[in-house]
Amino acid sequence: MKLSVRGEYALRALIVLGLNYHQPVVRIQTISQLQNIPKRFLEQILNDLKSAGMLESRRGVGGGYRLKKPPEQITLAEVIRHVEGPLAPVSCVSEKFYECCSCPDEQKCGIRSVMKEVRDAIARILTEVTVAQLCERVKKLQGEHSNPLDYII
Amino acid sequence: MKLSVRGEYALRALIVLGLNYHQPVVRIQTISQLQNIPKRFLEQILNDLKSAGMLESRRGVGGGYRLKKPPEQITLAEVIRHVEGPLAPVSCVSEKFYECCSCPDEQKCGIRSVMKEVRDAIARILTEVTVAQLCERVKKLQGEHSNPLDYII
DNA sequence: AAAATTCTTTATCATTTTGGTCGAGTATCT
DNA sequence: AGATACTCGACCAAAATGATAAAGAATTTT
Repeated sequence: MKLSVRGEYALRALIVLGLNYHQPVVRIQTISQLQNIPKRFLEQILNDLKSAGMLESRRGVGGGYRLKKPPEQITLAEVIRHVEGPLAPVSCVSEKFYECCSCPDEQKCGIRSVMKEVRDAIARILTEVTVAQLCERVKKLQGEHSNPLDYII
Repeated sequence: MKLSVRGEYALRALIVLGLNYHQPVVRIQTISQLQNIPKRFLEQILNDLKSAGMLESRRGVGGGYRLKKPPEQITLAEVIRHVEGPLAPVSCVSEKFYECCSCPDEQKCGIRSVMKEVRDAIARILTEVTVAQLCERVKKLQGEHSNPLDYII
């Protein structure tokens, strides 16, 4: 029932980009340093998010990444679905990545009915929380004292 | 966010054992056939559940497995925790398998706060559903017609 | 135009996890 | 004794995970 570090890195990167949505762009290296993510690995992830339409980028001096949509319009569910796949614990109850399973009869499967509830609970939370809200939580948790994530080094 | 087949097999086996709780024991082979699980693989899983104190067994002719506790007292959460590990999507919000993560400051981590909600939602469902309830769901879903899982072949 | 910067693309790779098989052994019943 | 059925440990192939690397393409600065 785990999120891989890849998914976690994606979310952490989006927090930085969300907090800096007023900036033109943020460089990979900046995100890498702020969030302590291997740069080369982060490149892949950001590129992946770009191909999903969540980010846009500019090359060369003064280049970097930024959110393509406002942070209010990016849900954690869509991020996680894109980098990790189904939210559901078993794909026979997945809405977006349905696959039938090996059980004798899916319609009569007790596990399926429980896992459907689990999936719905997960999906409910993750589709309601946006990158903007995640950023708000970060700001609130960081309170009054210096907010290193809010400034480009 | 996936349950591995190992976890699913464990639950499917427990359903068979729950439905046959009135029987002295059920053989591995029977479970294997009913649930279409590779026998040798199932051996490992059942042994694992036994070492967790959920099952007991008898060897030799007339041997097999049975639930050690009544099905009402076995929650899906404990089963999944034992065969899969933490219910939480990230282990820094796990109650039973806590591990600190690589983020700069855990107390100020926005992801953590969301994932805690997800964990709680998952845990709430899985600790409330018991093997007995899972069996009830199966019986209900199977309705009036022949109930192959209820009888040892 | 050249140089520096920064993203892009594709390949590669070590390690771990997953899903499973196998064989020899031990307990139990007939 | 023989058949049955769980037990224990080793082993294995394939896939996923978590990266690293190199060559390239675009953009800005000098």
